Amino acid sequence: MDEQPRLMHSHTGVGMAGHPGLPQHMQDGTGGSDGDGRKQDIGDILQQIMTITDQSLDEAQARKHALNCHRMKPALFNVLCEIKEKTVLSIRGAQEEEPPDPQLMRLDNMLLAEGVSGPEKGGGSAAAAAAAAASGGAGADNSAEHSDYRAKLSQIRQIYHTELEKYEQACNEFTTHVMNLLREQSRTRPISPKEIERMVSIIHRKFSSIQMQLKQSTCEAVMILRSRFLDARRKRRNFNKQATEILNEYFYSHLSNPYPSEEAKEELAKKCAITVAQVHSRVRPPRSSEGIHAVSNWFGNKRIRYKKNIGKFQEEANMYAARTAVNAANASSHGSQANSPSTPNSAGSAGSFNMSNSGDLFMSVQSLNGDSYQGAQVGANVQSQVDTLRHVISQTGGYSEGLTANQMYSPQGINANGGWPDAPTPSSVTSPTEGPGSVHSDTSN
DNA sequence: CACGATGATTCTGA
DNA sequence: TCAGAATCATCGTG
Repeated sequence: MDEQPRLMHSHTGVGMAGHPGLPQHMQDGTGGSDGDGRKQDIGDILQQIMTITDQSLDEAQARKHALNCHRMKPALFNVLCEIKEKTVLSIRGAQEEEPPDPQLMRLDNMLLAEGVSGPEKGGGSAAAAAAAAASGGAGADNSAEHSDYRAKLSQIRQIYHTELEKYEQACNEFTTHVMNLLREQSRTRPISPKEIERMVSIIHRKFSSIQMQLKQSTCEAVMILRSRFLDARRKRRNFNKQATEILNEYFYSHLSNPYPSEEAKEELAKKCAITVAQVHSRVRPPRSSEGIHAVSNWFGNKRIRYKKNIGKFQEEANMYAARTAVNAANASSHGSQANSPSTPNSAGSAGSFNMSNSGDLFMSVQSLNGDSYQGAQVGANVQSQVDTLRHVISQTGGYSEGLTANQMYSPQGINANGGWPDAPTPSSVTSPTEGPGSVHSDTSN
């Protein structure tokens, strides 16, 4: 401010009162005692004010210049600066505190997490993908929902960014404008750079509070969108037919121990395209792979319902057992790995114990699946095996009786009263002999 | 709309 | 922590 050695007002008659056109008696406060005269004075003053207002810009500039060039200006300006600095310091000391607004931080975090404010593509699609993935069920039917969600999210995102940009632009413009004004004014009144700085920060604060409103409403919009989406997600969705078949085939081909290992579940989930699934589940390991939970749910339900009403599932059991056998037979007749992708059979690779609900014949068919079947001479009588198999299965009355009749294939110790082993250790059932991912390897016999 | 099927959730016991 | 059991809530069908 020292570089502004000019003064706005050169003498004690500061401001309006110092206007040269003002009547002198108003300046010295001895304006007489009669009311009429005073009214007249006021009228004069108003007139003067109007005159000033009407003055042309050039005239004002000239007047300003004259004042600036007054010989007393530098001294008085310095005094003014000193006084002001003291005042400003005290004010600034009181206002300097600027703790980061927790609410703003929360909003920022949320917008970032939802992919609204993050990097252009990644965040949004990631969040959308996660949400879509969480919508559960098998793939295609929720893709529309998914894209809808994505579209709306990106719409919100776009609006948000547009508005944000507008705000920032307006903020910058306004800041520039104010700074110019202040610089201009600093010729006639003491304005320190710090004061300008402070003013700028005040402006930014004001604008950021506006921004916060924008962020808040954006958050609300996202929340509404999300909750709608999640509501949809929470709705139960039946697995598609193929997924059910895959699960059923696994179930019936592992009837003695329908407890798929984690790996098997993962494999099944993958095959069934249950990439996601339900947020909550009966089994909730710390790992992700939500599809596993859905598979666990399915097997849990299936075991119970099967057990409760074996008769009802008899036909289904027969069908799947037969299908498994046919698949196995086909595989054997082709002597290669070509086989139904929907035969998550099991015990095969090890040729071990899991093929349960049938008798020896089933086992023999089973052996076709095994690694050792290659040399087996079975291709020719596949059909008869299947027929016999059907018969045997139908006689077993489901896994419980089948199990008792089939203990030689069930080293896990299936009990005879219709239950699976008392304390089956699911992973130990399939894993030791099959190893991770065995479902597939078996299937592809 | 009723009803069975079915996926998910909750509770309980081992 | 997992499985069984009961239950809830939704879906699909007639």
